Amino acid sequence: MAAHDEAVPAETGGGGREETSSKNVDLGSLPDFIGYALRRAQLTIFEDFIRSLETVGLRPAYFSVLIIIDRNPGLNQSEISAALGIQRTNFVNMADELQKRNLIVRHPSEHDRRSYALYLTREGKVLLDQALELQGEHEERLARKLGPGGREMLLPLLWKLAE
Amino acid sequence: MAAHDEAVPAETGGGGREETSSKNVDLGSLPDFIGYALRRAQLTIFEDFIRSLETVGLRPAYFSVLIIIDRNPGLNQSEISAALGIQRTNFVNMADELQKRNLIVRHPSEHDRRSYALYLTREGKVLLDQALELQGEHEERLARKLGPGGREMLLPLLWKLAE
DNA sequence: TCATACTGTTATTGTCTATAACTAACATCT
DNA sequence: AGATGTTAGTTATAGACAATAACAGTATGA
Repeated sequence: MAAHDEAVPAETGGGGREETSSKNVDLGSLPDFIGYALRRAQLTIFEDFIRSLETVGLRPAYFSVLIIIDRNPGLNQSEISAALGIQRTNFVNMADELQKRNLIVRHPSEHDRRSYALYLTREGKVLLDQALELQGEHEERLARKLGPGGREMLLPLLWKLAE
Repeated sequence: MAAHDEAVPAETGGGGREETSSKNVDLGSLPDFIGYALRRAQLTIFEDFIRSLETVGLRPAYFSVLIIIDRNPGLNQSEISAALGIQRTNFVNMADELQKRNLIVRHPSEHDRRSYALYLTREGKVLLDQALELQGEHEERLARKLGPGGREMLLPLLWKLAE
């Protein structure tokens, strides 16, 4: 109750790395389930991706948004979010943030006064190019993990699953 | 509102074709990125999985927890969450819910008065078996999507990525 | 015994996703 | 033109899920 100050044992610097399943747990048929393997792979990959792009401060979703705007300048928010499978209501915040960081601009559309045409700023274009460079290294790291021909085998299979 | 910065459409090398009312959005190199393909595939699959198992009311994480407990009766919460890559602090709620639904029980451990040994109830075992049946149909649906030999090719690649 | 580490727990925060409802602006159809 | 319906952007809200800090009780090894 009378809480004294904390001792802060924390994570300690030395010693044991965290091995996967050091306890010999039987995962049953879990490793044979595509969904489970996919989820575990995605977690690992996103972790690496986020670390790889943390110098530019772009998380996966924001990175993909910049790519779309770069390749399709002038799209409105609904079109962008539809292309990425994001809900347009959830895209508002992302656009706000990207605009606050001066990476994109919302121009009033010429044909439709309801909508904005989104463009990269010069700053956004520069940052995207840096991000693409880092993503390239990330991608190569993954390809190395997969072994020769692995990536070329994997991608079509994933897109079949994604429909 | 209005932009206070230069717009810089930044036309990239690809043809900036603008068709009114067409959804022909250029995804750029996005489809070649493993992380993006993985994310999209995972979203589609999880959607199908959740729908497939909604009659038993199990979401992916809870399903995997039941499998682990079934194959490893008596594990404590830390061991289970470690095996699944879940943080033990976030596992508390899941165990609470599963217990509230009478699918698992927390028995006080014999060797360690701090921890519980988790077991499936009979009800939990029955529900898990139903879930496994539904998961089987789900899995076969995915395998059909992947074509002959696709699943056998995909799984090892995913586990290489997951480390 | 005592410092240290571990188990389960609560509380909090942040990210991401999903739904409902609202406004302004279009579009259509008679 | 007027009624009606639809779309774009937005807000508010809720839920699932993950990450961090802190703490009490217990275990353990020097």
